[in-house]
Amino acid sequence: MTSGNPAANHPPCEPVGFETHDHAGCISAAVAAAETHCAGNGLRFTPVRRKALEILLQEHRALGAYEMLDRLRDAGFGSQPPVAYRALEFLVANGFAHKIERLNAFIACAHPGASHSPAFLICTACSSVAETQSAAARGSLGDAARAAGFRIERTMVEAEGLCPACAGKADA
Amino acid sequence: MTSGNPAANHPPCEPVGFETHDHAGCISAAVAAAETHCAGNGLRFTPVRRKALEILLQEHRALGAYEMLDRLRDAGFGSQPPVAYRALEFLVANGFAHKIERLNAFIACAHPGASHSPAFLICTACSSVAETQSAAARGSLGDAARAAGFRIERTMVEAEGLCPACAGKADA
DNA sequence: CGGCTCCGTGTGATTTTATAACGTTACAGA
DNA sequence: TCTGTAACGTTATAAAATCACACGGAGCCG
Repeated sequence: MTSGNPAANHPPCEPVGFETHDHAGCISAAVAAAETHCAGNGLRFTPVRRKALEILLQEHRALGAYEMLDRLRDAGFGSQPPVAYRALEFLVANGFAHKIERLNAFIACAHPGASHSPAFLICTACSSVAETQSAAARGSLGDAARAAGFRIERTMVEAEGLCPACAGKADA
Repeated sequence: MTSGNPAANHPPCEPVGFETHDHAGCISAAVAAAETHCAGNGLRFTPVRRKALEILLQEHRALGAYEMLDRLRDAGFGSQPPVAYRALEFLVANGFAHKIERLNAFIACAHPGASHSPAFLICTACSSVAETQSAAARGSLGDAARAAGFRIERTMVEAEGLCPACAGKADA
């Protein structure tokens, strides 16, 4: 019910990690994928929502809701917090973005359309965030939950540490 | 450097899950363990900190910082936010409590002194929280991090879903 | 077309969560 | 005892999130 098979063709940027990649292509492909997904699922990919997604992709980092709001205002949209929160809520609800709880911030999804049990690597030095996969709910966590009679619906995994660049500096 | 082997003897309450258990014993044992740990590590287990821990244990649920503040004020301590935040920061830093990022709330550690890669099961219906273990960093997440050159220092795992009680109601 | 409803948007106001800054007190070690 | 540091209490402020309400456009039905 939630998705037919919309954005299964995902952008040509390298999916995981801290490497650089083809940014312009990454953005336009992700936006197109979102558009297709919305069209196919009766969702309205409105200007604010599109712009919010573009901003997240453009920045390519975790953005606070108020940073998002600033940028949306600059782009001519409303200037009150709900504008940003609503757009972000839509993006998160539909898998185009994720919320990083630890940072109270949002980041574009790096694997749009993919199966999705995302995990995040957060650098404590430079605040960069990388998205990766984690089968948390299928490992020991799933076992523990089952043993406790708990029915897992969603799992959040966020690891803090040092990204390659910052780890290098720290060692030097 | 961080711990000799202080609170390795942990309280006689059942460690995981949503079952009931011996509460009074649980509390006094956990407080005693914290006291021992602090004494052995040059940490000051001051009245506010002790009271904050007692409150968390007493409530046996995730408590917001301002709820904690209310109770500390009732107990005769300061009445401004930093009072609660500082006590909670101490408890978290020393492993006596954990922050549930998803709820912006704090809960007493259910395995004081144990090895500690905690994970949490959060009921979306009743907001109860259970602590369990997760070897997240040693599974696929660890592999991905290593591949990316990321050095994990801490991992946060929080699963949302339905606790046994609420799942039962939902099915009925 | 006209009227209806739903959903999304814009705005003002407020609530909730968290930190900054500063003076005072209490404690441990020289 | 003296001295440095850590903890505490307070005022003030910042940051994050939500509430409530009005307006307007898209789709639907007659």
